Amino acid sequence: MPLSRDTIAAAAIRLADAGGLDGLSLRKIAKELGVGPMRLYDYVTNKSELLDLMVDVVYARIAEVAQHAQWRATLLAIAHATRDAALAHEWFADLLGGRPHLGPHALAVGEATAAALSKAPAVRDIDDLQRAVGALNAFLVGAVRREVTERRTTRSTGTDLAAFQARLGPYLTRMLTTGRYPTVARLVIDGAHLNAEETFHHNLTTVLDGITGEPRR
Amino acid sequence: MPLSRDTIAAAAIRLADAGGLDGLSLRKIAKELGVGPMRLYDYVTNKSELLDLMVDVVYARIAEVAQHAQWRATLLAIAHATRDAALAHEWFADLLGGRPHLGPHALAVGEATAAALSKAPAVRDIDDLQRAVGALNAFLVGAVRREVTERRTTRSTGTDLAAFQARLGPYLTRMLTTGRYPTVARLVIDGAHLNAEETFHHNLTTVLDGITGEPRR
DNA sequence: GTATTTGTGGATACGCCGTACGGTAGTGAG
DNA sequence: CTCACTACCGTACGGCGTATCCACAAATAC
Repeated sequence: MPLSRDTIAAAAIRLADAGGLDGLSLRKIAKELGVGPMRLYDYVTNKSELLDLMVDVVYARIAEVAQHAQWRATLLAIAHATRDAALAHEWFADLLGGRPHLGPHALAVGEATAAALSKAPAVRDIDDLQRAVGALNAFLVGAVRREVTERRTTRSTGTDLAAFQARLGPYLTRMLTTGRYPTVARLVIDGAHLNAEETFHHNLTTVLDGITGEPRR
Repeated sequence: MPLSRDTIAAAAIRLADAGGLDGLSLRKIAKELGVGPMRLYDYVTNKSELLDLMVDVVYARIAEVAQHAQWRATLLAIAHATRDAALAHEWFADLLGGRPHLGPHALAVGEATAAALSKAPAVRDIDDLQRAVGALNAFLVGAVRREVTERRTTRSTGTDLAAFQARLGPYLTRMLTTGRYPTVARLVIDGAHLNAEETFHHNLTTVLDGITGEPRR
């Protein structure tokens, strides 16, 4: 097996998909590729660079769906592809936004996003554009991060109703019965069954409407 | 020095403020407190629990400003306090959204946020409320995360104009001169001088207007 | 042909990490 | 006095990222 940045990144992605970033180490990647750990340093400077490389591989997939005739369709496609990518590779959500993403595919997605936003009615100059890009990306980073966290929590505590009760745990039950958090209690008891994709889409639409100056459609 | 969860958390916060989460270890905390590392386990189950504790200490500060007569003023105060906290403790931005935050102070901030949002015109039922809470928190998590990342990048590359050019680095300069990323190039060259706080406030207002159904003021 | 240089790769080591485990000393109760 | 409990430390384990050195094979020079 010839070693390359691509094969290293692919092995790293397989391992991270299986065990999260905590389960990812250079030794494990090297073992999966049948080489010694120090071999990897011929191709990546350090672990941090490898993580950046993995992120850019995921951005390549997002970039594939980033071209649409309408600017709004482009933005929706990018946003949904970002969420899909994060759900397929949860480690991506852990890394997203935590470092500048400057790989070629990340730049391509950034370009597609910015170009689409520059066509929106409320984006009149470069300052408007920078704010709009910032707001959309802030929402995306936060939304996928929180959704992945929620999935992990659900996975570790179960998803059916009995497990849902057990999920509250003695601590949280106790806290919620103090009466100090009535709205949160209502949300937890009554609000736990919204469809995640619909929620994402609804909130994305709301945010988009606001930053682009185009009403809800 | 009597040991307690509070003293451990305070020492941990000092260390994390100084060296980030990478500079934080149980051995270092123990050394700072003049005890053996295993002592800490009398007070916290593991490192993860300690990180949760640190987050809740920061939420205590946010909770202090979370009570206002008007629901919108409450939301603005919470949002700005969250940003201020993240800028004062950058490690907070690294942790925010990455785990469920269930400490008493985090619950208090969550309650204040949800209670305020429940009074907004567009929030008519529990599902609306859940979506609104999700959207606002997504924006906050993403915005502070990205802003702290930007600060770190700036800090490591300098902030004056000469350093700004050097900041692009050979790689990024090369990428931007390919002509493949014209909008991004424009943003980088022309758009780099917006005030961070004003940007945050502008985008927060935009997002709030959208999710609460109350126009810009 | 031999000697030297270069390239590839692995082995070993270092300093650090979180945490398991065992032992010791001191204190209080019976 | 003995015993049980508590507080505490030391040692150790398995793992991490990465520095460094060495061995061997292939290529090059003479």
